[in-house]
Amino acid sequence: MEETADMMNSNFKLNNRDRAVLMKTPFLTSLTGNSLVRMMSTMSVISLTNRKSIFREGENADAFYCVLSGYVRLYQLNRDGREADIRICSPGDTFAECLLYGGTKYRHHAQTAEATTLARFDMQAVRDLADQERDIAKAVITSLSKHLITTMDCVANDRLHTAPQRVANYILTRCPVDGGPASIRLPFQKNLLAGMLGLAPEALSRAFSTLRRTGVTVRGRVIQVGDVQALREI
Amino acid sequence: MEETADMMNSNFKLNNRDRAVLMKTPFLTSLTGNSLVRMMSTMSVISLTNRKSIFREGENADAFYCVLSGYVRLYQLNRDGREADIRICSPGDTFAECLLYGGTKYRHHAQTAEATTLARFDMQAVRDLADQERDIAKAVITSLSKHLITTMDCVANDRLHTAPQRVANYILTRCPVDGGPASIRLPFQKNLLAGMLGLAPEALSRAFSTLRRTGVTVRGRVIQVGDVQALREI
DNA sequence: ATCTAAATTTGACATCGATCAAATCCGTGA
DNA sequence: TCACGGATTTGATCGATGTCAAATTTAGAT
Repeated sequence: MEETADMMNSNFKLNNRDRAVLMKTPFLTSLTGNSLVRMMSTMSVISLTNRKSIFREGENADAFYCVLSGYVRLYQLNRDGREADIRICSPGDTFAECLLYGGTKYRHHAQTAEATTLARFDMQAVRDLADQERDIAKAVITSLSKHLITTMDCVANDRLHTAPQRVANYILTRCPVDGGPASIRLPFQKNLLAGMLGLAPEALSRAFSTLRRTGVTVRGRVIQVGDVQALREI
Repeated sequence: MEETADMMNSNFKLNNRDRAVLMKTPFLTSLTGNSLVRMMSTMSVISLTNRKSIFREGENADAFYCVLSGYVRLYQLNRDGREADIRICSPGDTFAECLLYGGTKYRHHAQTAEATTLARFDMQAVRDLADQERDIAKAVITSLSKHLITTMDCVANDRLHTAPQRVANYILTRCPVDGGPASIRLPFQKNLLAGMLGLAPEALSRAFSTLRRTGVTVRGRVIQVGDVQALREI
């Protein structure tokens, strides 16, 4: 059995960190005993290098995924062929699970945005399980609920806030709650952050430089905040 | 027992149209027998006049709703106190159901945008039912899935299309599929359509006048399309 | 049919963010 | 440590949309 460096499909090579993320997934975290075993048996683990397609818009949806490590970009093409990110999935995020009961075709393109490990769940197998096992149905509900809430937040964020406000919000979600200075490190390229916030990369860059006036310093992936409280006022 | 004209709360006065909408709700459409009865018993019907608050951001979420007739506006306030619509709910739409398993507080304001009849479901009662009855859990899943998909479409639409394109898309979803001329009537004020599409009312108006070049004529709530096919090319 | 208030449109701006190109920075591998 | 290539920033510009005010239209009530 031969595997390329680009794609490995195995249930065995799960490192500890990936395993921990997997077990905290809404799909697995509340399961025990038999349900957990059955759910795990519908799953396989996939590792991909950067910029590999996971699925394409319009394809038959026969699996959904959880990100264990790395990042996944969900995007669509506009009329001119330009890509617009709909969602950036981080470790712990699930995507395409809404097609369990919502449709049969993928609705956008999915591609890795880094070397990425995914848990792949067979759509039909999980459908069958959810029909049988109460706690699995509940896990599906919890996952969908959380996903829906973050997606509605995304709409609200897009419609309500300017670019600097969105960036400030993002920084604040990663900062200690008290008011003083803080320093955080982006876990990914600015490219991806731009996609999360619905901005072009240049707009993100300009938003950062607007925030300099509010005491935000950016060097590479490191963001220093002079006064967390001041950032809230933006 | 006295009722004001502004709010009537009763299970009895459901006209035929409202009843038909109610039974097609994802929450009820797939239920039969005992499940249907139990679900109905957690429900009450509420009628409100225009511009009445249903709930406010931050309040305790003890119910979710289905729109039977009329429209509901979900919105948030930005820092300047300006309202931005997050979602416009039409007859058949459910809102706040993501809080069944996703949180305990309402995340935005909800207010009627017309005289409106709602089905009100007690949150805790439905939670208990979903834990007991398989088909109710499934109904919840279906509802959440569909809602999640439309919300992701909303993000995509916002990020991918210009104002005239969004308006064209909206018109096309209400037009016969073949290519010729067509005429539709908006079921609500343009105000609401603007909110659905994430536009200021003035921007909607300008989008319509842009579409005049493509053979779209607007008089009041009536929209005439010269060539449906041409509209797709926008 | 007429009147009135509300909704919509239009005009004039101001702003924001996208786009393209060029310069610079950063991280990685040798 | 150095050099390279990709990522990011910056500059210049443009187009799209929000905003406010005024004109006009529409819908509902009398």
